[in-house]
Amino acid sequence: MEFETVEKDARNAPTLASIAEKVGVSVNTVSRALRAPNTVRPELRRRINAAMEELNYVPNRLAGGLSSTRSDIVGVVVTSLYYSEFASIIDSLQSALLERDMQVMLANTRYDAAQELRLVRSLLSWRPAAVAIIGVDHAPKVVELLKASGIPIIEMWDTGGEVIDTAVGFDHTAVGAAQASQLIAGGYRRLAFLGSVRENDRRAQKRLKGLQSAAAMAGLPEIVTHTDQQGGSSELGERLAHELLERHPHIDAIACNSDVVAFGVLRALKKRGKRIPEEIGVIGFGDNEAAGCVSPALTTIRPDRETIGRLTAEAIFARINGAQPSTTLVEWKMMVRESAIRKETR
Amino acid sequence: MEFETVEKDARNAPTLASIAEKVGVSVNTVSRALRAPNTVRPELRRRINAAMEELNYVPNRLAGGLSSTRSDIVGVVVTSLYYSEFASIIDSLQSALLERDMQVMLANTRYDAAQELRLVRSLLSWRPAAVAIIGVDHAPKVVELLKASGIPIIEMWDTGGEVIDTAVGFDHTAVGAAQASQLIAGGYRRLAFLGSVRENDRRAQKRLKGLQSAAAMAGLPEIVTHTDQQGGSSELGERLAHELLERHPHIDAIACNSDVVAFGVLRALKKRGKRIPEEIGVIGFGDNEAAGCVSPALTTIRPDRETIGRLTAEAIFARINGAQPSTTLVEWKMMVRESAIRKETR
DNA sequence: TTGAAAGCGATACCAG
DNA sequence: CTGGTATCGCTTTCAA
Repeated sequence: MEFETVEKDARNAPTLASIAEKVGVSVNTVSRALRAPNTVRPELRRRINAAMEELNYVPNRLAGGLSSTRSDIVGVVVTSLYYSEFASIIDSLQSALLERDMQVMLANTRYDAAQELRLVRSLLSWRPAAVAIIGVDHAPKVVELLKASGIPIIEMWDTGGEVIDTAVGFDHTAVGAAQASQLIAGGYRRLAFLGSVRENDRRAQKRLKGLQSAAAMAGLPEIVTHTDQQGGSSELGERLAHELLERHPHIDAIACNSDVVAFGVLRALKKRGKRIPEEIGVIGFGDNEAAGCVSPALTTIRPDRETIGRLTAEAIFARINGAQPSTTLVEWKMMVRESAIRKETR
Repeated sequence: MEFETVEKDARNAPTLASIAEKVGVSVNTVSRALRAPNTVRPELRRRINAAMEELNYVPNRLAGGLSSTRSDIVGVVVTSLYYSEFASIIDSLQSALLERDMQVMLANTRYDAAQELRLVRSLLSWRPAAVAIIGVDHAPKVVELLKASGIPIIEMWDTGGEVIDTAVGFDHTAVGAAQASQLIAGGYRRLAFLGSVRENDRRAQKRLKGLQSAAAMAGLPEIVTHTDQQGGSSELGERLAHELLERHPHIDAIACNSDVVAFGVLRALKKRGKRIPEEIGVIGFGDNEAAGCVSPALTTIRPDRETIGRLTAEAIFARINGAQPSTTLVEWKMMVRESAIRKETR
C-alpha cells in the first residue's frame, strides 16, 4: 500500500481537477457546471458546488483566458489620476463592466507619450477583451499596436480626427468656443487663456483653438495665453494669474484650463483687489466638486463623465457582439455661476 | 512541393513560436532572449529582437503567468473612486509598480461588503502577485480568501486591529482626536460631527470615536452627531448642516467627515448668517485640492496619500522577496487654515 | 549556449 | 448529459 502526501501549501490552490477528483467526475463536467450550469444534472451540480465551496475554489482565469483566447480584462489608459478628472469615468466604466464580470486593468500615462506606448504594449500582453483609452491622439506606433490587436478600442473623452475604432466623448473645440461665448455674454472682451497645458494634451489645445476662433469671430482682440507644462494645481493658477496681470493688466476675463487652476486664479485676483465678476470674469473647465463652493462660485463646464464611462462599457459589449464601430457624442453642460457675469444678460 | 497558407488575422497574434521559426531557433531560446538576454549569444539576440520588432510581437502574459504560476498583476481594492479620496494612492502605487512591470487591476467596492467579497474573489482568479486593499476591516470570508491565497496582502489607509499580513496607513482614531484638539485649541466647546458615514466605513467610525474620547477627556459636552448613508457631497453637507443647526442651535464647531461635505457646511453656515470662524468653527478631513480655496479656507487633515501608495509598492516588493509582514505608519498633517480659529492661540 | 519535452489549468470539440 | 483528448503560449527542468 502506498501513501500519497500532497503538500497543500498556498501556492497549491485547488484546481478544477481537485474538485473533479473529489466529486468523482471529469474535469470537463466541473468546467461546464461553472460556465453552463444547466448542462449538468442538478444533483451533480449541487455536489460540485458544494465541493467548490468547501475547498474555497477560485478559478484560474489565466488558464481560462489562455485556452479560450480571450480574457475579460479591459485595459484602461488614462492620462492622469490627478484630482477627479477621470476618476468618475473609471468608476462608472468599471461598475458597468462588472455586470459581465470584466476587470479593469489600469494604466496612467501622465501625459507622457513614451509611457503611453510602453503601457499599451504592456496592457496588450494581457490579451484584454478591449482597450479604453483617453484621447484620440496617439503616437503612430500606439495606433498600430492597438489596431493590430484586433480587439475593440474605445477612445474616450475626446472625439474628432482619426478614430482608431470607436469613440465616446465630446468636441473640445466646441467647449472652448462655449467658454468664449459665455464670457462674451457676460460682458467681457479682453480674454486670456491660462492653465497647465502639457505638450501631449491635445484636448487642451483644442479648447484653446475653439476659444480663439470664437473670440475672433466676435471681433475681440487676440487672446492672451499664459500656460505651463507643470501639473495643474491652485498654486499654479495663482502664480500664473499674478504673472498674467503683471504683463497684461487690461485683461478682463480669464478662461482656465481646469477648475483647480481657476481656484488659484480666484485667490490671486482677490489678493490683487480685483472684484470678481465686476472687474474681471473667470471661467473654468471640468466642474470640480468644489466649483460651486468657492467664492465667487465658479462658472465652468461640466462634461458628463458618468455617461462616458457607461457608454464606453456599452460600446465594448456591442463591439464584442459584432456591432460596427461608432462615434458617440456625450453631453456637456455650462454651469453658470457667479464668476463670469458682469452685467445682467437678458 | 506544398504551400502552407497561414491566415494571419488579428486573433492570430505572433507567438514565441512564430518568431522562433522565423529566426530558426527553438522557442526556448527566444523565451530566454526575452527574460535573460545575457544567456543568449549577442548576435542571435539581435536577430531575435529584430524579428520581434518586425512582427510586432507582444508576449502573452496569460500564458506566461499560467506556466510560471505567478502573474505580475497587483489587485487593488478601493472603497470609492469619488473625488480624490484614493486617486492619488492609486497613482503613486501604480507608478512605483511600473518599475517592476506590474499592472494594477482595479476594483471598487463602493463600501459594499458583498461587493467586496465578489471583487476579491474575482481579483484572486487572476492569480495576482499581491493584493492591496483599503482598510483593515473585512468580512471573515474575505479575510479567509486573502489569507488562503498565500500572496502578500497590503492593507492600506487604516491600521490597527487584526491585520491580515502587512499594513500601510495611519491611525484614524488619532485623527479624530486631533480634530477635537484643534477645535478646542481654536476656542470651541460644543462640537458636532457631521458627514456621510457608510455602514462599512470603519475609518469614519474610528475618527468619530477619537473625536468623542478627546472631547470627553477635555470635559466637553457630548458630541452631537448627524450623519447620512448617502455618498459625501457638498449638497449633503449643506443639508446636514441646516438640519443640525435647526435641532442644535447652540453648536459652535463642526467636524466633518470629509472636505467636500465641509464645503457644503460652509455654504450652509454662510447662508444662515453665521460668521466663520468667529461664531462657529469648521474642520474637515482629507485636504481636498480646493480646501485652501474656499472661504474661509478650510482647516483640515492631510493624509500623505502619495507615500501610502509608494510604501505599499515597496511593501509588495519586500514581501515577494521574502521579507516579513510589517505595519508602517504614515504621516498625516494638520492643515491649519482660517475656518477653525476663533481666538488667537499662542 | 541551445534544444526537447513536460507541464501550468483551463476550454473546446467530438464521441459515447 | 458526460468524458476523453488536443490545445492555448509560455516557462521550466534536464540534456546535449
